[in-house]
Amino acid sequence: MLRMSKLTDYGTLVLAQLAVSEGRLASAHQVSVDTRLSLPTVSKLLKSLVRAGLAVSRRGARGGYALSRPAEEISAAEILDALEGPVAITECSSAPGLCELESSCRVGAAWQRINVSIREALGEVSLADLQQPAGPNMPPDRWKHAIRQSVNH
Amino acid sequence: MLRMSKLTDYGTLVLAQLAVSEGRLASAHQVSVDTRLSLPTVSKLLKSLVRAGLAVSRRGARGGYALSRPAEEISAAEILDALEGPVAITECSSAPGLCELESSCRVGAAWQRINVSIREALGEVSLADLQQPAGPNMPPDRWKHAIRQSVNH
DNA sequence: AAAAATAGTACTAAAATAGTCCTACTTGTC
DNA sequence: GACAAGTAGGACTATTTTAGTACTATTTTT
Repeated sequence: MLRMSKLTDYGTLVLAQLAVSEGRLASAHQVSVDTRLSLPTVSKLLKSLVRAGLAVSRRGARGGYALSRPAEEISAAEILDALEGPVAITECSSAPGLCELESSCRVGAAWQRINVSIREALGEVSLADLQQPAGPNMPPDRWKHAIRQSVNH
Repeated sequence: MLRMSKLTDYGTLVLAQLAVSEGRLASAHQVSVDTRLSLPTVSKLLKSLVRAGLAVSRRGARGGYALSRPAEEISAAEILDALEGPVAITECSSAPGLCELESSCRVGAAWQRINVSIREALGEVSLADLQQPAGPNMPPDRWKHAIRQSVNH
């Protein structure tokens, strides 16, 4: 139903990999090998992530990438924003005036509210949470709780 | 970020219109006029909605469409399922074996859990809720509460 | 100076989406 | 029984988005 793009999915893998090699810089090539994603794709993603402020880079020989902050402080919402842009759930809601039905249309506002709730919920889920291996006890109580808190704010 | 297709957005408008003319049958043409969407598009949407069980139809002269149930009993999740199919948030998760990274990839499961939570939350939001006009007091406490309940189940 | 890396951008190909049209079937009305 | 008003279903086309790649410039270390 609500879908995110492949690139965003890959981007999460890339970030997760950076999280694993914390401290050290990892080259795009290294990340490519570790994630088994193609180098051009990894490279493209890393550039976007740097621009979005989720990763930092160092150029030149022995350069590479690292997370800009601890994995606990990077939220799922930020990852989506970085890789998909702050797109709204419906087209209408991205800018006023686009939709001729605006005045007569009542459903737009509601979808938008839902969107906000989902975003807030995702804001409480961290990269560290995303990395946790699956198991019978998933999801961790911690983020279940976080989502509830958020939607309720 | 998480986006639904235009068609789904339109579909909500169409359903909302059917809700307004409760009881009576509304022809595709009438719905098209009322929503200002093109007839072929409205027609296509109505067919999908009937197939999904959200609307009922009557053929022939004086035929038309109506909701299959009261608006209160049609959930946002059902609308999305009807018009976008039960697509998962990531491609990997739609079927096992598709993703070669499956064993090494830890993030998939987490996104999937998030997807489930969102779906459950949307299951508690009804078409009637979607129709409520926007205002300073939005969202209605009722569905805020509903979302919270759901994510927490 | 050379090598190893990132930065930025432009381009191409593939896939998903949106939108339209056509033909068949059904039902009510004259 | 014929005709008109409808829906059913599917096929098709155009458009847009997404994915993926390639190329050139810049930076830094050795």
